[in-house]
Amino acid sequence: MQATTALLHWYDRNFRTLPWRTPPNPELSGAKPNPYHVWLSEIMLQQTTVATVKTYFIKFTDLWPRLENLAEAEEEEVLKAWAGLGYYSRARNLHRCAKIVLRDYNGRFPEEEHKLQQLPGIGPYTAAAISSIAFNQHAAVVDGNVERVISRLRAITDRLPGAKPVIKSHMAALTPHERPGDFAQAVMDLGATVCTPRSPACTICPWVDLCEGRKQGIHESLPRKAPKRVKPTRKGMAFVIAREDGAIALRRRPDKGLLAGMSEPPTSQWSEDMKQDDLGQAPVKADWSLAPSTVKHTFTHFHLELAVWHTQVDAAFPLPEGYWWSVPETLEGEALPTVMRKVLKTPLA
DNA sequence: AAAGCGGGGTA
DNA sequence: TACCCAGCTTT
Repeated sequence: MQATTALLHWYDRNFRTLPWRTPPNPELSGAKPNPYHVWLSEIMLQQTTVATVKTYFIKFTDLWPRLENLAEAEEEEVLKAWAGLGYYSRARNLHRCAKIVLRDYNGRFPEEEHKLQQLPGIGPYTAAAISSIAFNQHAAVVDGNVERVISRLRAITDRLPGAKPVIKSHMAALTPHERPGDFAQAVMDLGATVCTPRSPACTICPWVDLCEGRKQGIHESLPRKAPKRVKPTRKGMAFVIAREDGAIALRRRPDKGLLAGMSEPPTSQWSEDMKQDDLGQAPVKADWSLAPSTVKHTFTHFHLELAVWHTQVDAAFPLPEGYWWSVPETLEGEALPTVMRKVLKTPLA
């Protein structure tokens, strides 16, 4: 197929080196992809940009060079290393997946898409990506970039997510049996660097003459998506208990729900009609002061505003069950999500 | 089928 | 500052 060949040539010329990638065309270079690296990077790249993932990927492979090492780590250590990347269920599923692959598959990932998709944290996209990139299997890889590129190339005007099966069948028809992994990465790279959501660089696109969306002048409006809902704003209070030596009192969040299993300074309930000066919500009796600024943070489905209250206590102060002191030297390495790091960075006066 | 789940990049 | 982007699991 002409479109396929043209894009593979574009990929060979525009290949971007990344820590988890092997050079294009495995049959020519002889370099074999590392399935552990491919899997780890693909999990990290879910909803997350390449630039952000790079440092975390290096940190993880440095801490746990092989899947076996990751499988034998404590979940707490994995959550600490993941802190700041977001969507923390990914870290828990990553760890569960490593244990299952070690136990059930002798530490080697299965090559087939349908077997990969049975593993925790691996859905339709990631199963196809690992199967094609790590094992050279013919799988149709569809992520957000592919949805955009293919819907423009074929002028698919049906709304997402309904149009997904049609996009997948077009991608399957375009995917070659020779270099399926390189082709999948080529379409995703094209979407990331040329066929961008806004102001696509059509003049340098290897598919410009084939692009049905551009011929019809509708490419920039594709893909069409379901309208998004407005995010409500929830309010709450965060409580920073500081000891004389600078240690901060932390606790662990519940194992289910938002920021599951992560650490935090204690907070009140978060709700739209929350009063931010009701110290009855404080975890301990103390002499509380209000910080001059509030912390603002946006999650997937709501905005959050936290009033920050703080108090200074002496070394003998008794903490509630389950709390612990984190001294300044250990604070950085705690499993603190970004919103809680914002709380701890808030000027107190 | 719809809702829940974070963080970073860009205009 | 406001808006945009993106895959898996649970309900």
